[in-house]
Amino acid sequence: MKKPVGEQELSVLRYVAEHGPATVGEVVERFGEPQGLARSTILTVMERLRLKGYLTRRKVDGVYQYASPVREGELLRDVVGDFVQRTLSGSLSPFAAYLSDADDVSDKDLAQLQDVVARLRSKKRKE
Amino acid sequence: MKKPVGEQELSVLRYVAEHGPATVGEVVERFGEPQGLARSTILTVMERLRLKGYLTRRKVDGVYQYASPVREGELLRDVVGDFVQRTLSGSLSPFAAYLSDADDVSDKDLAQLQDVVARLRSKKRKE
DNA sequence: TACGCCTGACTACAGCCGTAGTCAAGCAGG
DNA sequence: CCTGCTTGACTACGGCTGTAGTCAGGCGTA
Repeated sequence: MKKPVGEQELSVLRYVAEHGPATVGEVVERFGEPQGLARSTILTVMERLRLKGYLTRRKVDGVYQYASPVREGELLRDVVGDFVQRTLSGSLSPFAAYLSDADDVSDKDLAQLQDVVARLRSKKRKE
Repeated sequence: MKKPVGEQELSVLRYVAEHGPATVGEVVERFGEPQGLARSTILTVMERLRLKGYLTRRKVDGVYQYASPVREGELLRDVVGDFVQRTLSGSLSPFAAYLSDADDVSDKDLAQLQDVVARLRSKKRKE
């Protein structure tokens, strides 16, 4: 996650990372058009993502298949890491403050957080 | 946190939120110059923040005192909320994934997280 | 072969952000 | 009164992002 990625760019990148290799046409049809985006817009965005190194492509049957080298999970993890570093200067307390006030944390997310906190804690103890 | 705030803008906003009401001159001296930023840059940024509603100002002794209506803590909390909503579509699992791989979580942050998770959990039970 | 559609490259343009110069007004000191 | 420093308003400009139009080439079908 070196070069910055815009918000819309990230949406497209997420879509491609999630829905396997896809042609521009497919992304347009299943992602762009539902959002009212022109084909050329998707094309431009995907090319920019490729130039930034977030997408690769391969010609298959005369058409390019675009793919993300990383899966969506890793992608988002990196995005979060970036955000924490750049925006929060590495501090997690704003995140804790947010959670503290959030009233719509799903059970699943909460369980996941609890789990990861517990794991970090036990790892800490070992060191 | 309606209008978008750039990264540098946020730094300045944080500075002002943290270091009480301040004049442009003060911010330049104590924040801008250390970063090699020109006075006019700070001035422009602060004015933009004011236009976006993130700073207010009041003329005191012929000079404007700029202040943030919210404290830094709330500010960052809102920034996180915005990020979670806009970028992660409200899902927290990327955060969990990030935490899971982070190897530099401070004891303090970890304790804070554990605390907030525990609190959310008990709140959940009551509902 | 000619027409039309899909695909991709190139070009464009407005808005936002980072950065800064310039200009004018006010105040303080010589 | 003139000069210089501080302050604030305005202007500028390049880069990134969101959005899209246009053009040209390939392929299929009438």
